[in-house]
Order: sequence, then structure tokens, then C-alpha cells
Amino acid sequence: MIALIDCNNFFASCEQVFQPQLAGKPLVVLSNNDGNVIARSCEARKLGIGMGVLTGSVREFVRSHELQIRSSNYALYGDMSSRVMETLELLLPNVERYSIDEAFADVSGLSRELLVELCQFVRRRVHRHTGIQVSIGVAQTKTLAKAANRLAKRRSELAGVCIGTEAESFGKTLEQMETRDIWGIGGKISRKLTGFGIHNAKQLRDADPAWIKKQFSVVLMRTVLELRGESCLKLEEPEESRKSLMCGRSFGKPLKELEDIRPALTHFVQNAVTRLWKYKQATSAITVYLSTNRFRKKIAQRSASASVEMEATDNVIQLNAAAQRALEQVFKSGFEYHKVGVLLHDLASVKNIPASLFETELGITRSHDLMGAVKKINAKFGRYTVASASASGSSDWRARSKSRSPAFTTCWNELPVVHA
DNA sequence: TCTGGGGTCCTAGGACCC
DNA sequence: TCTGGGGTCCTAGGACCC
Repeated sequence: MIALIDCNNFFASCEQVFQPQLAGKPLVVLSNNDGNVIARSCEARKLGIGMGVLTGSVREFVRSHELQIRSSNYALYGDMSSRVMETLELLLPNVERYSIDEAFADVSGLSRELLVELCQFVRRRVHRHTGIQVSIGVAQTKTLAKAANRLAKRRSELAGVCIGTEAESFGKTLEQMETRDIWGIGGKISRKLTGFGIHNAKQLRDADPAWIKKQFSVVLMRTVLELRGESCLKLEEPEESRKSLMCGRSFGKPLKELEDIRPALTHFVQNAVTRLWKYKQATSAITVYLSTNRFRKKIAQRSASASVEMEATDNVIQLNAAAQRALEQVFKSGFEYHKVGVLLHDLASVKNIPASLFETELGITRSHDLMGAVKKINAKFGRYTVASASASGSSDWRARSKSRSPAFTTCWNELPVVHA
């Protein structure tokens, strides 16, 4: 049996935990650059505010319904996520952190009654430790646990827990579920399924797996098997390391000059490399991409990328130099650029990197010591205390973030104040 | 005015080999 | 009308997720 534990309205809930005046109010959280809505409280949802709608379109609710607006605050959400996950790991075996607000866990070998009891206990504990409400779905496979979780959220009489083990009654649930709402099925595949007369999850479950594989892919065939209760997606090992890593953002305003884009890229490289260090990994290929704003149809469009390969390294100076070279390759003047970013791929654990031919030479040793010092200083005083000089310069690239709440849990100067 | 950011997995098709 | 056949490896891009 697999449980899926999912935080309710996670970003909005994080805001409400530290700003009690927001509790029970309609609240939305905006994307980077304050462009659109990426999270909503229940009350905001009831107003009919959709996921992903433009910020401009919700302004009317600010006056009419006292809608509260916050820019996204990833420092806060990341820290709250860790607290939720740590609590889950205390209570359940084999927890797989699946996303910032979701985790799978193995809950095999329990009766239905015990499952309900355990899940309710987990809900109370997480709420007590963090102030966050979670919903829990349990079933034979990950895909079914996802479906059960959806029900746990929608039916208030379930009190946040849905055990989807009865084939008969769960069949009815699947019948009411559109294929688009199944985990792993997006708009494209859903439309294609409709073309074959498959409209709901039950119909998909009962389709011939071999035929599905032929018409679609092995991925969708697995979904069919999972819907039948045959587990194809196992719980992932926690220490499995990532394979690629990226960092990029859209600019606060369009940029035309190479020299204005450089500081942004340097910043993103530094950010990406800091994460590389955290996971004790090195990269041997770096890609820089640069693009205009695809939503502005009237301006000339351009989107390009360039890659540089090298011996595996985690040296931020070397990587930034490579990134800047790649940027020079992709940059072409005459366009209004909107976004730049960097991808590090072919990541490998630092331990597994073959010794370089030049390992013993003084230069390498010294650069290694330099990196060690930079890592220590930035870990202690903040990520950008020591940065490449090319990070200075124009800061026009910085995104808008007008309504960001304080980093309540990760910054000494922004701790919440309690008035006794 | 404003249109997110960071990931994974799979497949098709090209290059190359014998 | 014909232009082999089958294998491997790599990359770009698609589709999806939260």
C-alpha cells in the first residue's frame, strides 16, 4: 500500500501560518516577476480565481472581496517543506519526497481501520509541528494513491483521508474522473484518448495495455496497469542524486545589451553552482539559453542556446567563464531579451570524478583551496557574499516582487515578532 | 502592465559501424 | 523501379509533473 501525503494549498498556507490575519481570507500567491497566480487559498478559489490567471485579472477582487496578494517567497516555502518532510519521516517508513509539497510513503500491512487511524494521526502531528494541513490518499499504486488523495481533498466528509482499496467503489470514483485528471496524463494525451472514445479513468483502466502501448507509449501503458492496481512505479530511493540542474529567470524589464545580461547570468551560475556544492556534485557540460518574451507577438522573437563541454568540475569561476563564453555565442543584438538561464548537465558525484591529468599541479590545488574558502564564507554569511565581479553592474534584470512577505524562518532579521 | 521555475523520462531520428 | 540490414549510441525535443 502506498500513501500520498499532499499539503493543502501549500504556498498560501505557508503565508497564513506566519500572518494569522490572512487566515480565512481569500489569498493568492504570485509567480516570479508577479506575473500570474500560482497558488490560492480555499476562499480565493471560491471566488472563481483560476490557477495561472494573470495578476491583472484578479485586481478587481482586491477591492470587492479584500483579496490578499503575496509575491512568492521560496525561502519560506522551502524551509516549511523541510519541516513537513522531517515530521513525515519521523512517523512513516520509506518516505519519498516527491515535490515541495508532496511525499509518498509505504504503509503496507495495515488493516483499513489502522490505516485511517495512522493517517489521521499523521495529519494531526504535521499540523501541530508546522501549522500546515495535509490530505492523505492510500491505495495499491502511486497512480491510485494520487486519485485517492484527490478525493480526500474534495469530499469534506472524508476528513482529509481516503483509503481507496475497495475495487468496486473505487471503480465508480474512476468513472467520474476525466482522463486529464489522472497523474501522468496532460492535455495532449487526454485529447488523443478522447479521439478514441476514452473519456474517463475507468475506461482507460479497462483498455487493452498492449494496444495503448502501440498507440501511445510505454508510459501510458504503465498508467493503465497502475490503474488496475498493478504497481509499476516504485518508491524511489532518497539518496538518488539529480542528473541536471538549472537556474534562470525572466527579467524585470526587457534587456537589449549583452553587458546588461551578463550580471544576471553570473548570478544564476552562482546560484546553480551553490546547489551543485550542496549535493556534492560536479558537472561536465553547461548550456546557456537566452530568449525574448514569447507572449509579446509583436516584437521580433528569438530563442537560442549554446553548450560548452569540459572536464567535470564544480569550480564556480571556471563555470562562469564557460557560461559567459556561451552567452557571447548565443547573443545577437537587435532583440529585446526577456530571460536568460543556465543548465548544468551530466552531473556526477564529486567522489566519482576521475583524477585529472593535471591534478597534482599547483594551479589546480590552489583553485581548489580558493573554492573551499568561497564555499565556507558564503555558507556562513549568505549565498552572494563572495561573487564574481561580473555579477556587479546593471541590476535591471531583477524580477519584480512587490508584495513579498519576510523570510520568517530563514533570516535572522526577518523573524516573526510575538507580542505578549 | 502583467504570462513561473525546476525537474524527469521517453522517443524519434541521425551518425556510425560491420 | 531500385537504392541492404541490423545494431549501438547520442541528442533534441516532446510530454508530463508540481
